[in-house]
Amino acid sequence: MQQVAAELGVSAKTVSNAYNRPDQLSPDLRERVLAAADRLGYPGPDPVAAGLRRGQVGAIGVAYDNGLSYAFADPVSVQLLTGISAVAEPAGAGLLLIPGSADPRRRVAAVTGALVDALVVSSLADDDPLLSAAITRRLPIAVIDQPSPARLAELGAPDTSWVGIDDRAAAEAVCAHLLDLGHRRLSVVSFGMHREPIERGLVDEAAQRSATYSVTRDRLAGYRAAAVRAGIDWSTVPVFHGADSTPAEGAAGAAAVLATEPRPTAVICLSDRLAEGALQVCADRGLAVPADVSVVGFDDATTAAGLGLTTVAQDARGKGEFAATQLLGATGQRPAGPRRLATRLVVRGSSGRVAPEGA
Amino acid sequence: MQQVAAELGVSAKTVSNAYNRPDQLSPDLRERVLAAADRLGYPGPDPVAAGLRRGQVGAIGVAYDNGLSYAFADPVSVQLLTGISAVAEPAGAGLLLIPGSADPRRRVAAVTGALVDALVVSSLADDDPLLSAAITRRLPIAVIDQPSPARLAELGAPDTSWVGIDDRAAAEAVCAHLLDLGHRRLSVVSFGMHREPIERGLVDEAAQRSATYSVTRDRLAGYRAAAVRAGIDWSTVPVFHGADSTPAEGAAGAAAVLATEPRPTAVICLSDRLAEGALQVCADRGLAVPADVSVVGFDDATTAAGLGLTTVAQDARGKGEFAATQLLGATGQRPAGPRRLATRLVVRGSSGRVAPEGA
DNA sequence: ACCGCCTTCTTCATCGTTGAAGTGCCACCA
DNA sequence: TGGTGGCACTTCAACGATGAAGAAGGCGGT
Repeated sequence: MQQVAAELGVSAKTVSNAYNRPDQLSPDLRERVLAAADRLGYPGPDPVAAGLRRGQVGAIGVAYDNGLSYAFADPVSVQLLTGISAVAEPAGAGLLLIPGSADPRRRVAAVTGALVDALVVSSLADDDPLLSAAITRRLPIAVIDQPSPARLAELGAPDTSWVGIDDRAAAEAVCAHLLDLGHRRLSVVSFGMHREPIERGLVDEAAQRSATYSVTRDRLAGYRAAAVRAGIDWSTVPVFHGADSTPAEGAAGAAAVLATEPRPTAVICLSDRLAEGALQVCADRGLAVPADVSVVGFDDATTAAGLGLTTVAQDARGKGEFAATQLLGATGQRPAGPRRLATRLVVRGSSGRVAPEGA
Repeated sequence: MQQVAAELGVSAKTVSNAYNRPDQLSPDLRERVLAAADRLGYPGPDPVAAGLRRGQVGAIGVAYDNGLSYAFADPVSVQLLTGISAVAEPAGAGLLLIPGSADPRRRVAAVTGALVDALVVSSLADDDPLLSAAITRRLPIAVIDQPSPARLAELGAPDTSWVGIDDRAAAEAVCAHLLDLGHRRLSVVSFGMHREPIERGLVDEAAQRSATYSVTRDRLAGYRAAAVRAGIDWSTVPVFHGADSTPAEGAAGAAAVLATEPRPTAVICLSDRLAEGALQVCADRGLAVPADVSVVGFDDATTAAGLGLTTVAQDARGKGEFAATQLLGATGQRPAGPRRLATRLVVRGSSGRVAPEGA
């Protein structure tokens, strides 16, 4: 820029104005500046330097518990991103997808070093260092789903808004639905309970309660509450715990719980992707759904209707929109209190009355 | 940072080192620096300033023809993003999704102002000012699909790599497949031909040839070449042109071409999403596929197998990976020449032999 | 003829950091 | 005792831009 200015014998500020404030200089001079820039191969004002000087960069960061590849594979997180971008894009804000990593230090470094004006963080475990790193940056933050508002309060993060759902109540509802249909032998297929990958397999109640992913913890608590209220001994309910929310894990989980005796008549999955795998396993083994086994999911992902899956609908896109709105409107405003979006039980063909002979 | 340094009576550089070069100072002092930072509420080195000084920011920009919401809705572009992130993420690079806009000036401004080290641009029309804006920035650029290498050469962009497929050959192949099945009355449902939205409807050959989206142009040319070679008068083939690649446009297009007389026995769609809409229209009208009408798509999107759609498989993820690899490895290297990935005709149930009575 | 005002451009300081090169000190070895 | 080397830290000078405030010149009003 200095060079362009020198070439024409004008000040650097004038060159700057030629790009950013066309009304601040004569059209003629502006033309000459632009021509000189072109001639000298000046690529225009450097956005990084401008960002430094202006104190903002026009981008929102998105930090996700899992890696980016996972984020794109899961329809629900794609909806989240859709919601965020639906708000950010018209405002002219970019979306910086922050790279994940198995190594916590790299995760933290990525958040610490991201050139953004605000952060959306989504689905973190209670003890994820990524969150404290985000808070340390003193940027506006919007949390989606996890960690819970309670945990945020503990960390004392003032500029933080939160949006999610009442996972526990929603889980209770879907479990109550199965109980209404006469199911007594339940089983659960869960996704991750902790950041650190753990041996997959069946887990007892103590482990369930100690999950550091609050969504996992709350949903399990919801299923349990409904079951216990119906007089079911929860310790007899096999709860499988997989690494993440993929059809593959769902299949593994369904295989595990269906192998227990007496065989469960219902498989409750913590997500539709898990349920997808569970349905596959049922199909593979010749178990009729819902005649032999009912399967329910969670999320009402785009795939759920096609699978005929009974599930809990939640507005993932709405979460993203809310989070982004908080951050973009946030200039100076106090963040609103925790916002819980509505959920709705969606009954489809994958859940049915328990077979009479089975009772 | 100055403040933290002053507080401890050390130099600013030492504070910087405490964060970035722990080996450059005694652990003891480092602790004290970090403690003082915490005490004073210093959020750590500002990534923007560091980016300015270092000359790089650790992010790749992604500019897409359509808006972000569209990018997330289309399975093919999600695969593209998956591919890019599969390479960028392990390298610790973020992905900045650059906001689109109907207003070309805003689109250009978004690209000009993006804080990135390199750019992936995808699916732009030949005359999109966004591309020249990107080139002006003199960053490494990787183009996916459009504009064509020929157009890039015209624009004289040296640091530009390109990846795509041979759209024309692939289109010929799928059309030849239909001709082999005995189809003589073809029809085509296309997505956008120009940046500016145009009246949807049937378009003649001159319009087809003048499409400024090279992918559209090439695919149409491919279908046409195969048809003409088989002795079909292309002017009798209804070619519908919609705004974008959505099931809704596909449905509108299929409705339009199926209303022409004599009714086509085959609907060639330029994408699987269009084909999805076309299949829906057939179902709605009681037309059996493929007995009454054959429908073919393009892309082999994740949805194609479920729909039983005959289509052209292309490796969208591979395109993303290639583009990202070029940019990350690119430090100093000449970009490789244009890279065309392989395609493959995938025959499924949606295409079949033309009904004997119809001939 | 003088004043004030607008337009157009300039000056100055500053955003917050980090590479490169430099200083001072101590230890170790011959 | 002098030389060599390494550690721990400092100094200096950018990186490239822009907000705020200021200075020339022209112009209309009284």
